[in-house]
Amino acid sequence: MNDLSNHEQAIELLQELGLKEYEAKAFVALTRLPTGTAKEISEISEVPRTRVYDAVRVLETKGLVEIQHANPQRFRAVSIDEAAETLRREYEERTDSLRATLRTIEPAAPSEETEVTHEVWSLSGDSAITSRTRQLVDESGDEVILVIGDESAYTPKLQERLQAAGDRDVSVVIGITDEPLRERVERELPGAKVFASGLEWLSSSAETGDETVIRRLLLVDRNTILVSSFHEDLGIGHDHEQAVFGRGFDNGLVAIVRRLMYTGLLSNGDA
Amino acid sequence: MNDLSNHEQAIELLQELGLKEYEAKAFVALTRLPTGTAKEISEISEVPRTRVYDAVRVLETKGLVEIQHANPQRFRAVSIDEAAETLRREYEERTDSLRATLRTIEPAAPSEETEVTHEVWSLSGDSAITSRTRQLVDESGDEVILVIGDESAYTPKLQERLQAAGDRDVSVVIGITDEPLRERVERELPGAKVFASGLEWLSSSAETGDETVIRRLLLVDRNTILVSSFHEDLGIGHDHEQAVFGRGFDNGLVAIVRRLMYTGLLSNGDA
DNA sequence: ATCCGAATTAACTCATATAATCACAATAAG
DNA sequence: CTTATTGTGATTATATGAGTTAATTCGGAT
Repeated sequence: MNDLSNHEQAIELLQELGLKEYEAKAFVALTRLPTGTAKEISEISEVPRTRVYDAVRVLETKGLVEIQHANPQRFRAVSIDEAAETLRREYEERTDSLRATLRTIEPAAPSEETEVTHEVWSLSGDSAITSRTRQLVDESGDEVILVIGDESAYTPKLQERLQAAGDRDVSVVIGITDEPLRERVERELPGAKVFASGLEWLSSSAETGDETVIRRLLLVDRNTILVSSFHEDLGIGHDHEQAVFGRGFDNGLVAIVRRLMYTGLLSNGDA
Repeated sequence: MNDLSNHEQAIELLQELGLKEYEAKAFVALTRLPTGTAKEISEISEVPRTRVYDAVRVLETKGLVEIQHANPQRFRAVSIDEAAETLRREYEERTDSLRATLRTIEPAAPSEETEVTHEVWSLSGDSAITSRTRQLVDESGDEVILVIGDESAYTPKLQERLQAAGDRDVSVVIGITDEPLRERVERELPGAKVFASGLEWLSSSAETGDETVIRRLLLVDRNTILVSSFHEDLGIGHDHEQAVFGRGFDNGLVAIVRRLMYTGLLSNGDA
């Protein structure tokens, strides 16, 4: 169940990379052979022999397979690194084009003004959330309060932004329960106040069977918050990370978080 | 037909990057608005209003859109760079996993020996062909004859490999019709013989309406050849590049190329 | 030359996924 | 309370891909 599941995994990956099922299966089969005929491929993959030809021809046009026109035809997969590199480049080119193309059309149709003091947005994915976090820190005017619930959320880039905020006289306050991380942050961000107590409510309450981990909690200028969390289910990867990001002093969500944050601070003897 | 075709281009790109039609259209629409409701999106894209919700929800889980849960719901696209970066990373991770996974399964089923003296393989795509070219140069034992039909085929890496071949006493002969390129190669590869005449047959014969351009022509040890060509159709990009690669001294194809190459050489007073 | 079997191509059927439409429930505004 | 708008769910149609079968080609043996 191990080697097999690796095959399946490879096949799935290839499909996610845009190949059809037969193409993916045929490619994996070819990867296991120095060279193969349609028959051989059909035998070790689950591709009907008569369809191996289509599949392989497509693979050839994608630069993943070479074809020997003989009788019977023989096929050969390019090396693993070559294949991966070919696919990677293909997508890199696409994302680059996308960037360029989107830039040319950004101008939008005008719509009425939407003056909102109360905003609550939800977003997901580590990347999007990290990016929004940075932006909020950069925009801060006089105070940033950040609770870091997971070591991986404290990146060098974030440290840099926090440092910069501190340098322009924004008060930076950081809450961390994890002891070793706390010490590290204290060392790396001398200008910031780091506190630990008063955050008991943060830890995932095992009593309630709650597997949700709060990863970051940010309050900027008492006005804007960002809360992100993920479930402790599937292994590593903060892909599943979900976040809510809200604006407006009188926003209920913001008010609650403000309360919690200041409670934590107070119990620490600060604020 | 310009701005419109840009939209369409962006939509197509997004679909190639794995989004569904509605998702792609909705995203492009959102890109043009600072913020948008389902109705607005539906109006400027061609997505039925009732389907905007699904599409946007998917986009949100992919980290491309943020959702404001209000009434009416408002949606906002992340910045262009963020979107492109998010997608790029996604595919990078996949190609990396693929590489790793394929490595674990390479061991193949044993098949009978296939000792072939006559091989002819076809392959396509600049990347695959470039890679095979390098490999052949690296494997050369005593002679490399290379005709470069297009400046872009002469890369620093190739130069390096040719240099290395020369250093291990392989005779390196290079044919180039393009005058400026010829001089450059002579300068950069002092150990190689560079010739120009006798290659008239190479130029695409406009008489026959033949738009095919020979990009590279390689003969290694009088035994192995590689011929690559592309059509002068769609703008730039050697994506369409097609190649044939053959082995075996008595291989007909190899023989023909050998004849051509030596003719070129002879008329130059060498060989 | 003719026949036979394997190799290859092409065509068709079926299942699934996605696009497109519709009907209805929830909500807010008048 | 009424009505227009927003959002959800179910339904139909269409396109795409998987799976199958038949027809063609090709090489070798009779």
